[in-house]
Amino acid sequence: MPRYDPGRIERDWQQYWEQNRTFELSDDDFRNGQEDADKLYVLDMFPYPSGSGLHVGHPEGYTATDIVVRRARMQGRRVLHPMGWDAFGLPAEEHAVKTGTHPRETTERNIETFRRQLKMLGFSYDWSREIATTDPDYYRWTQWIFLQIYDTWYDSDCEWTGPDGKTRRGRGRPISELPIPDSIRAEGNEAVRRWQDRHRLACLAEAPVNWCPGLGTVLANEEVIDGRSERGGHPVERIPLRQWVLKITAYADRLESELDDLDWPESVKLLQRNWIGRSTGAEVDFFIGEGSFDDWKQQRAQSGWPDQPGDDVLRVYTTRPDTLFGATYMVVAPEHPFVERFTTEQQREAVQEYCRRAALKSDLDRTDLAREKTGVFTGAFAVNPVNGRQIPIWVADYVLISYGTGAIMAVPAHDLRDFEFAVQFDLPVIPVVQPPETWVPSREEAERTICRDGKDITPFVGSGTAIHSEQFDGMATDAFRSAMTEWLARRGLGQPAVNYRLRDWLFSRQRYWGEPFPIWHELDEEGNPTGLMRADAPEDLPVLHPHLDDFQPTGRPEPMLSRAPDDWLYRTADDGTRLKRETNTMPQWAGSCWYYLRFCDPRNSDAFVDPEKERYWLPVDLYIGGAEHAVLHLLYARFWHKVLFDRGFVSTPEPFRRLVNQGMILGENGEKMSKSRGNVINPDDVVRDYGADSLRLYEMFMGPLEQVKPWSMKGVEGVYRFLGRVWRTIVDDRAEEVVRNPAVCDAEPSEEQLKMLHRTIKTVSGDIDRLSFNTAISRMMEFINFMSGQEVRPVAVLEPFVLLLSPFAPHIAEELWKVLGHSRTLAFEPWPEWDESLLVENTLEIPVQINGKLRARIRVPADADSSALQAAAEADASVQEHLSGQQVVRVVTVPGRLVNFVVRPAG
RNA sequence: GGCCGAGUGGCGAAACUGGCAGACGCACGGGACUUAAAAUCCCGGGUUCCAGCCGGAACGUGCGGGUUCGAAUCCCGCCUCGGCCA
Repeated sequence: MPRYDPGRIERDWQQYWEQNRTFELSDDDFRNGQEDADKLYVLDMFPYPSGSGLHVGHPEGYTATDIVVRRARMQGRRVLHPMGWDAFGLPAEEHAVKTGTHPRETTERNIETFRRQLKMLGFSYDWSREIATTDPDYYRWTQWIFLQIYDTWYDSDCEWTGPDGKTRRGRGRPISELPIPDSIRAEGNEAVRRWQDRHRLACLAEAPVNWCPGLGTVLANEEVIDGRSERGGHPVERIPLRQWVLKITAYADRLESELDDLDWPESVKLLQRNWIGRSTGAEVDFFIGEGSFDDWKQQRAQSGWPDQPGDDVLRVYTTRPDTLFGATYMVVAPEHPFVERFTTEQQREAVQEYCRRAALKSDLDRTDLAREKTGVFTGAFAVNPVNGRQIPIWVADYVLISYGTGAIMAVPAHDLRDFEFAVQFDLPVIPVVQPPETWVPSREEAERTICRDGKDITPFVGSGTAIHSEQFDGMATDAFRSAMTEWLARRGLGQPAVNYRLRDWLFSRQRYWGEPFPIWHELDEEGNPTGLMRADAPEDLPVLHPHLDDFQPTGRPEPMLSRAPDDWLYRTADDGTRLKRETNTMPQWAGSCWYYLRFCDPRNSDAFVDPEKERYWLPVDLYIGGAEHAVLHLLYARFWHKVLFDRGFVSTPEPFRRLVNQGMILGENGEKMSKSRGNVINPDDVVRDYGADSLRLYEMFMGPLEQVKPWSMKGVEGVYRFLGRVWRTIVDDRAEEVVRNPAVCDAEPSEEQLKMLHRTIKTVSGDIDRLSFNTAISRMMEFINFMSGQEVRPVAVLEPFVLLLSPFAPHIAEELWKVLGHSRTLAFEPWPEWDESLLVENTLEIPVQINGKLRARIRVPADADSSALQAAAEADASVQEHLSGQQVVRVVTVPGRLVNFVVRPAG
């Protein structure tokens, strides 16, 4: 009867852990542990509980973290290892549209399935800390944090020293500390409020947004791929709309520079850096006013550079101020506010038509290098500030309103897009950078070469020497860049500027199943919004969802919540002002931006987290999840964390110290798992046939954690056989009861057995440290291959082995621990230590090479020095044979490693 | 097109710092146990060539070069695949 029976063992032990609350941390544990800093916070990226249940990809990262924390507990560390649900999101709402089931109901059912499946795998989460982003007790604090962001402005000049001891420039500060210019104050209270609202990190902005009729919502740029929604692939249109925006760009600099200290994969850091896309250059004003250019210039020289450009200039951002002399035309984005004003009468119709059509295209379409350039002349001209030359202003959609100032100076000779445009519309090309002599045109440069007036013209985008640039001729590009910026700044014509590819974060969605905003809009007597807002008081949170009967999208870009009953939508403030609730909801990212903080103190009803607990547990020591979150989730969470840091709510500048991405698991055919490919592996089936321990062990044995790897059922069978072998090594499988195998006894271990054990302890310990679980498992297999062949199997050798196995396959390990005579869980048994002295070998087998080719192996004392090694090698018969007739030119000996004779034919 | 990562037996992989390539597992072949099968246990496998056997030789980590006494590992160029960005 006692064959290895994972079904029975796993049920028993999961029950034991649950009943004994083995992995729960109480507040007492926290108080007692506070003195010793030996905490470990290991976090999995919490899942979105989809309707299809757990995927075999989920347990990969979860098993890895479970191994780390089970091992850490055995080393006496205080471990925080929680699990929860990222439960807001579209699918539950789409389900509601189809079936009328309330999203909360769907969500709760899905969570139940996920929870059951995770418990079935024996992960040692502290389930008493479980949270879901959809719990009112949770999103109460999501709303609260939003209010903190709303209450914050970014003072980019503030220099300060944080609790981490580092001095920074730039800090999020309470809006009440925002300086109000006298001119604004003079206009009265309402003007002051509008001024503040403009400076909040969370504010409303009119912006072209990605409206997706299919999903009935507006999407972030990141959620639009090739003009279609990332989810569902519905077409996306661009329309202007008033939306909540979080000013993540204020933190762009810190989000980039503070990546340096993180123990993250370089590839992820690089991805974030590219996403932030910091570039340096200059802002330059081109005169477009009515009066004289010289007068304007003179006036600028006195007044200096104005923060806000007036109506008489077109402000551009350029990364190449050194090419100003080569600017032959200007381009403004179709959405640029000046277009209407400076377009001449003759051009008006053409320009309007062009702008209308551009509005329908996505940014991607517009900036595609391969696409033919389009544009229309506005009829207007600007004056180049460096030489007073008049150059035409065009409208073209390859310039985006959202990048820089929405206008550029075009230097066709040194920019590929400008060059193409100039060719297309026959605009002049003036080279102002002489390429170095070694320059060979890149493919991109070469393929754009055209022939004009009998001469070949090739664009050049690199660095070189200035030409046709008057007094600057001969300067190297890099030096010229800063010289020109300085020249402009001195005259009030330009100033150094930093630009980011990162855009502010479009933070509102028009759906039902997301966090409602804790914001009210003031209404005037006619019931129209005045543009002024009021925040809910913290004690009024959470703002719960209104009851809705119908989840059908309206097909208009109007939030679902605007259909809420009036008593939810309207209220009269104490001062008599009529108020209407904000009806947008927050995007799914909101809840996942701070869940790692809530896990420290999940039931706190007075604060989002107790500061003492936050200080103890943060930062997360190890964070494991999929690479698909390398940019968005991790950037958003870091941003929120930094706002909370600036406002003194958290003590660390960064939330996640070490990050590891697990690799995707492919189907057995090597393709991505998907229902349509029919290659999905269901963890329930695997557990039914082989048990959770086999599933866990196989997922770790497949290959390196971070690597993409295909599934193999045969491989699962392999580790299942291994566990069966472990079982039979310790348990008598022919007895009626679960009892020790007769070979298991209390005898003194042999030297060989000890050596084998200690080598296993050492390598498995090291492998867990390096998250190299596949090799750890092969070491344990080697141990069992050896031990199962031993007629005498001392308990003193088997017990430490069972402990080594326990983080990987906890159920069978607990059962074997019991068979070996223990009554309590092994979860807190001390992790085995190895004795280095048992591992030193007296003699070693050393390879002997001749000209780098292996010719013999010799056995030598482990401490043999170079000369002893050489002597031993020369004494070897086969070495002698190979050396005969050869002249030894050199002998390389590395003690403990090898001997290499470098020879050449004698004579 | 740019950036990042990868390419090792029939397959998943190992080789941590440049030092015996292929540990461990799968699949496969042979044997033991069995009436038979499953399960289990033992043994064998990089390729090619020489050898009756013992054994030995050459080649071998995507391809081509280089550095080095010595390269899967470092450098240059190329090819293929995957990811991200455009």
